[in-house]
Parts: sequence; structure tokens; C-alpha cells
Amino acid sequence: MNHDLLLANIAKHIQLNEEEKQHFLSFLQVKKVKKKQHLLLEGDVNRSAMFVTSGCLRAYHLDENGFQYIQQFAPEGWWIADMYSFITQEPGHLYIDALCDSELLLISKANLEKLYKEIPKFNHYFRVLAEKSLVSFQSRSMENLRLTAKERYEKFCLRYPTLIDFISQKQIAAYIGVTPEFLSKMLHA
Amino acid sequence: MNHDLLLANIAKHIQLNEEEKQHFLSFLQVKKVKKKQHLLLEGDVNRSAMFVTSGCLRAYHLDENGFQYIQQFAPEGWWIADMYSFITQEPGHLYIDALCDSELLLISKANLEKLYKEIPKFNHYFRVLAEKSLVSFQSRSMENLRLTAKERYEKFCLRYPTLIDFISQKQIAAYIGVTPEFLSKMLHA
DNA sequence: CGTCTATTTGAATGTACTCAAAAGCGGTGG
DNA sequence: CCACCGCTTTTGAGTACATTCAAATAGACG
Repeated sequence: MNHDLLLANIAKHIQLNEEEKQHFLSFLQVKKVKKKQHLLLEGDVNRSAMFVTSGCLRAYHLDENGFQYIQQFAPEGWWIADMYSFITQEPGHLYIDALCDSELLLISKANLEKLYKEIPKFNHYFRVLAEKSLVSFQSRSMENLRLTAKERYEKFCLRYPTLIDFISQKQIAAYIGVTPEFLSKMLHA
Repeated sequence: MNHDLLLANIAKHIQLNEEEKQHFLSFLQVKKVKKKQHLLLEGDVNRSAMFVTSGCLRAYHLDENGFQYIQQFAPEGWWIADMYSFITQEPGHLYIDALCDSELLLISKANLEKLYKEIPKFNHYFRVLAEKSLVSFQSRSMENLRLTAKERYEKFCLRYPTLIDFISQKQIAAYIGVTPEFLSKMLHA
């Protein structure tokens, strides 16, 4: 069942009885997307947080010159959202799309707020998630200043070992913040 | 009273009755530090999260060449910690020190865990804090790749308007990730 | 007042980008 | 099943943004 991965993830942090599990699952919506399909466009309000049960998503920003900057990949077992937009329910700046056919579990902002009220320990679960993600982005924001492109490439390989030979070099370039041309030269040097 | 700023901050997110307030305050420790005094060194375990009631702290990383990279400043009303170390209670990679004489409220990891158990709605408070901080570091990590030094300088001015004419250029350079020499040239161009 | 650190300025260098063009590769339709 | 089209990757030459090293000046603090 595609809920199992999520329940297992949650079980690492909080204990749910059968009733709570069912209640939680009733808030979720299953969604299937095809490769290249968008789940969120710039200017959209991100109404649901997404948990990837199979496949892989990515969140990216498009700058005024048409350059993509990838904020994160979300392989199987990862949550993804435009956090700014999801929290504030205002239009966001990110695109989210599928790198391959994928299956997702969605929880809407409204249902998540209900969940926090009805099963408060989910505050704990999502607090721990947010804290871990925070630590990771804190590191990355400093690494993006102090590391060279080559070092950032190596960090990428460590962070997403399953993606290295699955995604294109262009995607990796957009994640580490270099041009595809430069990454190609770097890997052939 | 120096607790007021913190209680006001908390009141924006959760409602506490008088008893809960007192219980919370009993977990806190007041600490005064002088300018340049360190609160955390690289390799230390960060045992307490710190709330700045007056003054200003900063968290920074020192690389192998002796360059400082400032992760964040914490003026009055901000929380600061080495989140990685605080969460895991393992040795961290950050230094935290005072930019001027400052007054802090500390909550130890152990007391915070007790607090979560005894007044679970603090999970909500710290979840919201972590989420906001996450959004801010997500933006910064991409800005550090796609913006030029001049644009990062402008973002810095927006984020910390009270610090611009209080801290040295060298500090700003260490935050936006350029050499002091380059920042000087940039500002005189 | 003297010392230490921060800032300024300049010349040479390096890392990564831009633009351009060719080669490779994958998917789609005839 | 092959040919074509579009996108990715490669390669090269010229350029830009930021660094390094060095030295002079200015400022802050005890």
C-alpha cells in the first residue's frame, strides 16, 4: 500500500494508534503525475504539501533570464512543497514538477490545520521535520558561498546518491548553481 | 522585565495561562555576555537554545583557511543556536559570540524536551519558528547562488536593517560571502 | 599615545559565465 | 524500423565577477 512508506516515516517520530492512523489517512489524497507534469507554477498558492510514495519531484525557481535554480529534489519518501506559499497561503515563487511518473500523497493546508487540532502530536512530527530540513538548508546556504563548483558537486552526490545517474547533468548544474557548459567542462577536466 | 519580549513573541503563536507562563519561565536561565565573548565554539555540543533580550549575537563557521562565514545574526528578539548540534546533541561546526554586550535567555535541550511533554503546545510554537526560519534559509541558499555580491548586499540590508550601521563591513562581507576588499571596492564604485 | 584591526587601493590571477557551434542522444511519427 | 527533431552535452574563445597578495591609510580601543 502506498501509505506504508509515510506511516513508517511518521512512526520514527510519533506513536499513532490504529484510530489515529485511519483519521490521518482520511485527510490524504492520492495523486498520480506523469513525467514533466507540473504540480505548482510560479504565482500559484501551494494548497497542499506532497509526500512522494514513488518517483521523483523537484522544486525550482526560474529567474528573469530563464535560468532554473533547483531548490530540492524529492525522491521516494520525501516531503515537498513551496513552504513559503504553503505556510502563508500567498502566491509563491517556485515551480514543482515531476522528473518521472510519480505517485504522491497530498495533505491540504486546511486538513493539516485540522490534524494539528485533532491530533496535536503531529505538531511534534512536523516540527522535527522542519528542524531537520532547516539544518540542511542552513548548511547549504553557507556551502553555496564557500565551496567551489566541484565541491558543491560532491556534496550533491552525497545528498542524493540515488539521483546521480538518473537525472541529467543539466539538472545537477541547476542544483549546484553553475551553467551546464561549465559542469560539463568540470567533469571532463 | 527581560522575559517580556520572549513572552510577547510566544503570545503571537500560542496562548498561555499564567501557570503555564510561570512553568515555562522556570525552565529559563538568564545570561549576560560581554562583547566578543563566545557562547559556543566549534566542536562544542550546543546544550541550550538562546533568545536575545538585548544586544546582538552571531553564528559563524570558520573554514580551513581561516575565513569566517556568518550563518546568521541574532539581534534583540531573535532565537539563535547551532541547530544541528542542539538537535543531535553532537559536536557542532559553528561558533556563536556576542557582537556587543548582550542579555540572553537560555533553555537547555533537557528542559525543552520536558516543556514539550508538559506543555505540548510549545511544539506548535517551535514548529512555526522552525518553518519560518526554514523558508528564510531556503531563499538564502538559492540567492547565494543566483545573486551577485551587490544584490546579496541589498538583501542583507533588507533582512537586518538595524545592523547596517552598527556592524563592521568585514562582518557584512562574511555574511554575504565576499572578501572585505571586494566589498570595499563594491561600495566605493 | 601606541597598537591592533578595519578599510582602502592597485595589479595580477582565477573561477565561472557568455556566446557560438558542433556532436550526441532520445523519443516520436511516418 | 529508421529518420528526423529537439534537447543535452561537449568544446572553444573571449569576458566578467570576484579573489589574492601587497601596501598604505584610517579608525577604534585600551
